[in-house]
Amino acid sequence: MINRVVLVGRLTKDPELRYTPSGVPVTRFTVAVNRTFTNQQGEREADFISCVAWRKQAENLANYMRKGSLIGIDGRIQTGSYEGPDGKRVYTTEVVADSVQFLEPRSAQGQPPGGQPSYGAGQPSYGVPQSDPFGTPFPSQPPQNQPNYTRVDEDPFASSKGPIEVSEDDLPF
Amino acid sequence: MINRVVLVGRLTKDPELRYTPSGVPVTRFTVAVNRTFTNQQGEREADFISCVAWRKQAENLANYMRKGSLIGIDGRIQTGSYEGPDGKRVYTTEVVADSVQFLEPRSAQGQPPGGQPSYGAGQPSYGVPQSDPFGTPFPSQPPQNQPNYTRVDEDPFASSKGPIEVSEDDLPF
Amino acid sequence: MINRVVLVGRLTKDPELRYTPSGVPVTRFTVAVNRTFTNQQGEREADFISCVAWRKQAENLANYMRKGSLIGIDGRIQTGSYEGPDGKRVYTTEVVADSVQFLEPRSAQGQPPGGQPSYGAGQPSYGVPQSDPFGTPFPSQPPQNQPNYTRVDEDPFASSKGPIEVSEDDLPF
Amino acid sequence: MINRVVLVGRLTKDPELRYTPSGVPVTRFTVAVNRTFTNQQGEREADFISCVAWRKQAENLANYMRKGSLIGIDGRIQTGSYEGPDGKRVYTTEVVADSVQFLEPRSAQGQPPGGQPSYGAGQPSYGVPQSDPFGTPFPSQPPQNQPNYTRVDEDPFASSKGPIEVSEDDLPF
DNA sequence: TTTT
DNA sequence: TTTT
Repeated sequence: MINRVVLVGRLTKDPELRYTPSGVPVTRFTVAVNRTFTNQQGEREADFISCVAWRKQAENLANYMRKGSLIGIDGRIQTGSYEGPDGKRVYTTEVVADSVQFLEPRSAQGQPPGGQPSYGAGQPSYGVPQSDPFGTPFPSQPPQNQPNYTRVDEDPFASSKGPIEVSEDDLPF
Repeated sequence: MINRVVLVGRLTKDPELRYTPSGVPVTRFTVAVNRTFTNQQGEREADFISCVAWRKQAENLANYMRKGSLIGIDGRIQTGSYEGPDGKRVYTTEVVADSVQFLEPRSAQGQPPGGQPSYGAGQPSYGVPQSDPFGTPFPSQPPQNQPNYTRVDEDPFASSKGPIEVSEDDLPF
Repeated sequence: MINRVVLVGRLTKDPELRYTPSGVPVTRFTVAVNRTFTNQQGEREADFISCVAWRKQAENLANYMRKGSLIGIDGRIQTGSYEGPDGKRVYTTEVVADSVQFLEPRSAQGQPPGGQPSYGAGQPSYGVPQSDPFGTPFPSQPPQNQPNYTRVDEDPFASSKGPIEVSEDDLPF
Repeated sequence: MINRVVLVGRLTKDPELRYTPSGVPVTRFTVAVNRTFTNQQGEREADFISCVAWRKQAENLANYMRKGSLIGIDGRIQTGSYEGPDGKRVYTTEVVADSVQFLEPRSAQGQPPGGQPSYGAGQPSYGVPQSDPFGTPFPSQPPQNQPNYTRVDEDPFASSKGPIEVSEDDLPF
C-alpha cells in the first residue's frame, strides 16, 4: 500500500501552533495550490488543501512561516470522521506532513510572525526569547509544565513505534 | 505549484461508470490504503480516499476492476464545495486520477463486472460485446446519442486545453 | 506500473536549449537537491540529478531560468544506454520532466538569460522580441527552417501518441 | 528541497542480501517499470531503475521477494560517484527505498526464496529457522559476530541521526 | 473560511 | 546485465 503526496503552494493564513493534552505540538493549516491549467472560462483555479504537521514540523511552521509563504510538503493523505454537531458523521481528508520545506528566499525568512504586527512591528522581537511558546522565534521544547496552552485532540501517534518525522532538521534553512 | 499524489490500494466497491450530460465518462470510487504503521492499540488502520477518473480511465476502471481490486493511482488532489441539502456549504477533497494502474495478476483480471451479477453470474459474459456501455467488457466510445444513461455534473475540463489523461493506454494490461 | 518523481532544487547551470533534427526543443539540465539530513560528519550533502525537458518546458526553462534558480519538477525516471567512446555500453538514468515549476519569487524572474547580460552580451534584450529562439523571452515556435541550430538526438516521442507534456502553460508564472 | 520517488514495477532478479562491515543489511536491486505508453514502433519499453534498500527493508526484500515480483517503492533519488577501474570518475544514480511494498497476491507470497528450488521444492522450508542469514525466511537481526558474510561499502547512514526507514513493519503483509 |  |  502506497500513499504519498507532494505539494508546493502557499499558506492561506499564519499558522497557529497548538498542543495536545500530552504536550505534542501540532499545527493545522491550508495550502493553496494553483492549478497549472485553466478552466473553461480561462481562469486559473486553486485547490485549498487541509494539512496537519506534528512536533518539530509544527513548530517550524509556526515559527518561520506566515500567510502567503511558499511551502513544500511531503506527506500522506489521511482520512477520518467525527460526530458532527447535528449528530451526523462528518468525513475528513487531510494531508499529514512528514516533512515541510520552506521555499521562500532567505530575505523573506527570519521575520518570525509573533503576537506583534507581522511586518514592521514597533519593537524588534526577532531573536528575543519568550516564555510564550507562540511567540518564540526558535524551535521550542514541548512545554511540559505549562498548563494553559491550547488543547487539541491527542496526538494519535504519541505511542506509535513508527517514525513520524522523516526530516529531522532543527532549522529549516 | 506542485500537486502530486500516488496511491496503491484496493477498491471498496465495484466501480460504476457514469456520463456527464455531454457524454464524458466518469467514475467515482474509493481506494482503501492500509497504513504501513499501527496505532496505539496495535491495529493497522486504513485511509479511505475518494477518487474520480474521467474518460478512458473511467471506462477501464468500470470494465476491468471490481470491489477489492488492487489499483495504483497517479493523480492530484482537487478540492471543491457545493451547497448542502441544509443550505450549508460542504467542502470536498478528492484525488483526480491522471492515470490508473491495474495491479491484479492476470488471473484475477478479465472477468469484467457487468450488469450481470458480478460474482458468479449464470452465463459467461466475458468477451461478449454489448451495446450497453455499462455492460461492454471493452473500452467504449462515449455514447453520444444515448439519452437515458445516468447523468452527473458536467465534466469541468470538457473544453480545457490542458491534457486530462496522462496515460493514453487503450488497454490497461 | 508507476514511475513518478517530484523534485524541488536548484539548477546547477544556465539551461541551454537544443533542437532535435526534426526541430523539437529539448533542454538537459541538472538539479541540485540538498538532502534534508546530514551525514556522519554533520554535513548536508546534495544529490545532483540529471533531467531533461522537451518542447514548451524546454523553452520555458531556457527562457526564464538560470544557474541557481529554484525549480520544481514533476516527472518520471528514464533509463537508457549508449555505446561509449571505448566501445563499452554506458547506462544512463535521468528524470524526464512532465511539468516544470518556477519557484523563484517574481523579483527574481523576468530577467531571461539571453546571449546578452547573462552570458556577457552587449545590449539588453529584455522584452525585445527576436527572431532567434535563443534570445526571445517568450515561448517560441520550433524553428522549422533554421538550419544551423545545435542538433541533438532525435526526440524519441516525436510520433508517440501519448501526451508528453502534462502542463500546457504558455507562461510559467 | 524535495526529492520523492514512487515506483511500482518488477524485480529483474532474485534480490541478494549483503552486510556492511559493521553489520548493516543492504540489498541492491533493479526494478523494471513498464512504460504506460509506446514508442514510435508501437512497442512498450521499460525503465530499469537501480535501487537500494537498508536494514529491515533489505531483509524483507531478500526474504520474501524474487525475480519477477511486483513491488512498490517509496524513496528518493541519490547520486554519487566513484573512481572507475580506469581511473575515471563514474557517476551513479539510484533510488534509496524508504519503504518497500510487496504487491504480489498472498498466494504468490510465503514461498521465500532459499537455497532450494524456488517454486515447488521437495521439502518445505517455510518457517524453518536457519542459522544462515541468507536462508532464513524471517527478518533476521544483523549478524553481529558472523565473520564470513559478504561485505559491502559501509552504510553511509550508520550514525546519521535522521530516520532511514519510514515504515517499520516487521512483516510486509 | 482561502494564497501569489 | 534486465521484469510480466
